[in-house]
Amino acid sequence: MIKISKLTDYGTVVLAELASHQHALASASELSNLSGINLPTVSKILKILNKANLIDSVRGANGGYKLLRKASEISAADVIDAFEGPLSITACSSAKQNCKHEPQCLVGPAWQNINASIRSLLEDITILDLQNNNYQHSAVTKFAGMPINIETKVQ
Amino acid sequence: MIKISKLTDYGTVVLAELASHQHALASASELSNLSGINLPTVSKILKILNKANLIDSVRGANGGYKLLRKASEISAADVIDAFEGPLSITACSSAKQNCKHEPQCLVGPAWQNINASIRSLLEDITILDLQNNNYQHSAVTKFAGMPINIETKVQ
DNA sequence: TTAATTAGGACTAAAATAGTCCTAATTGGA
DNA sequence: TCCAATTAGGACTATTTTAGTCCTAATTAA
Repeated sequence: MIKISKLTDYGTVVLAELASHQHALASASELSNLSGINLPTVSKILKILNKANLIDSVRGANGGYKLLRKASEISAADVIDAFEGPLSITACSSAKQNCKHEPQCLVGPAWQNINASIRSLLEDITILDLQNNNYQHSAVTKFAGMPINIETKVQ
Repeated sequence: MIKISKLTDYGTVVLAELASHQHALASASELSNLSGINLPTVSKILKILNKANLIDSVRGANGGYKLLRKASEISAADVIDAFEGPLSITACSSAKQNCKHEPQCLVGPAWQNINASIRSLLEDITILDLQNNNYQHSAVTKFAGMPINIETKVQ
């Protein structure tokens, strides 16, 4: 599977919860209750989101977290960057890296274009879209708009 | 990082090598030499590709492997399926699965559409494209066709 | 001053991945 | 017929990544 990590997934959930809180602060424990994710884990997630400048924090009693941008201005790519570092589909897509197979590798450079495509797709999806489940990318029209479950395609 | 595994990456490399062999059989050790990947690993990769019906094998002396389909008819999605099972960007995108957070999850269903988009993108890319490095998806036009290195965008 | 809260990071446990190796089956050729 | 070359299958180990928890310090409202 090409997959995002559980933490990234939780991250979008927490952001969505924060979005529905509007401008009010929400504490880690509130968010834990709302999302059903254990407190220590929510706490870790919030720290990561904060470090990535997606949310703002206030310490002390009555402290908590709130979004720094509107839900419509936070993309799936932003969240993935926060949790997983630079979005890249294959290890050897980085120019910096010295893969020992590089001189004889037939396919390396092409992955970069694929990365760019996937990234641009993920940049078009916002937390608001995820929340409303109204994301509909042009590529999906191939499936006539039918919400397909990938898992069923492969046995 | 959203990433494919090393093995999947190697898989495309090996397929590309096989493609340039045309109809002749290539043994695991030949492919190891050509690709620079260690023999036991190439061997493992070939078994996986064979099981997934992407290549054909002949046992015994002078045995080896060859493509079952043309390089232009094997997609990146096929290869990913072979190595990583059903392509799915997030753990909870499967209908079968019972995520304990499901009842309160705000974002789950939307990932399915994203999965479908990424999949359709990867279905359009073939081993031939990877080999020629001539893949150019519509989404990439956003970057004016400039081959960008994702890694440089995030520090 | 105290209670509630976030910050930072260390740590452990669990899971996934990569890589190697062994034995069996198959087949062409000497 | 036997040997060498080859794939098949799977077990195994080591490594890396990821998830999850916990502790201590800093901050702030009441």
